[in-house]
Amino acid sequence: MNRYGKDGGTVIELAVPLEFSFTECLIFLERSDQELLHQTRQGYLYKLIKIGQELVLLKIGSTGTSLQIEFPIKTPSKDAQATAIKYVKEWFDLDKNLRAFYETASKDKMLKKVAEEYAGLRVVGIPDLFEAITWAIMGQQINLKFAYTLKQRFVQEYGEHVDYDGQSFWLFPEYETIADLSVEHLRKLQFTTRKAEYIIGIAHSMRSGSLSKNKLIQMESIEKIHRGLTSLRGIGDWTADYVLMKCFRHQDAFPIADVGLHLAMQKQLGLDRKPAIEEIKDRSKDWIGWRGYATFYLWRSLYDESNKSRL
DNA sequence: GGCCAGGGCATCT
DNA sequence: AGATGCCATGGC
Repeated sequence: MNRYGKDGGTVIELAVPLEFSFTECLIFLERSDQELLHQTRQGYLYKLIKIGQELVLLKIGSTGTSLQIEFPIKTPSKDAQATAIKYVKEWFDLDKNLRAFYETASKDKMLKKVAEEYAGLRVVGIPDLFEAITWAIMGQQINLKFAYTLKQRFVQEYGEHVDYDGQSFWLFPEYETIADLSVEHLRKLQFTTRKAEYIIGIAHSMRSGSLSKNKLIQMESIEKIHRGLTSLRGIGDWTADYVLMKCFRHQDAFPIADVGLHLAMQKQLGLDRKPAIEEIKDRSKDWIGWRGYATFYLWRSLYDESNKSRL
């Protein structure tokens, strides 16, 4: 449903499911002050996306029962508006019914508390495959703070941006751009040689067409997508599961070796050390079907406003 | 200064 | 298949 805002710009109302909290999603999105790919201001979320060749700035607000999408710079065509709506739905996983997850969580010792505390939180996605894979590779085996530093440099060096109302809004670099780089270019940004090789290699695979989101989506099972991803250099089980969760919206994706998951379980269970893989397998048996959501909620339990600065 | 961080790979059994 | 060693780089 469209109407016109005070300034004459188009406002799109987007109905949201019952189990959705824009506020909770915003808290997640505000977890790093180094983030360039979206911004929040006065309860509104701003994000630049590319639709065809057009750069479109989205301003997203919430009434509680619906989301309102505006286009501060320029209202795009009807087709582009539809694409933007699709993007927002995918970003916040709005087509998913979380009732079964909350049902599962309510009966689970570890999940009960976090599910209640962060009710309405959804797995905030990364719809772009190149971004999802590259961001995961950047985050391999380093602390998140430094991962964000790498991303910040990468985006500022190779991404497009537009300036509006005193702020800059950035796009994640495109694989076409990165495919032309050599390892030395990324080494300058403090990427390790290995990560530089992985990321440029992924960009090559995407430019050649051998790797694409469409190709993977069309595979007949999650397991095949997983194998398709891990067949690429630089993508192991953890990265594949992360990408399945954030890009392919697989609600059961389970990066079981994830250090953040281990820390969160340690915290929730009050253990004096991180749980072993076998213990994690055992304790997560009842989550099957929703292990991706369980993981995301547990990750959420690791940070809050007070410790944002020392992520 | 040492341990750790949202792992992956090569190379063994 | 599963275990082990190695790789890099900054945070704290």
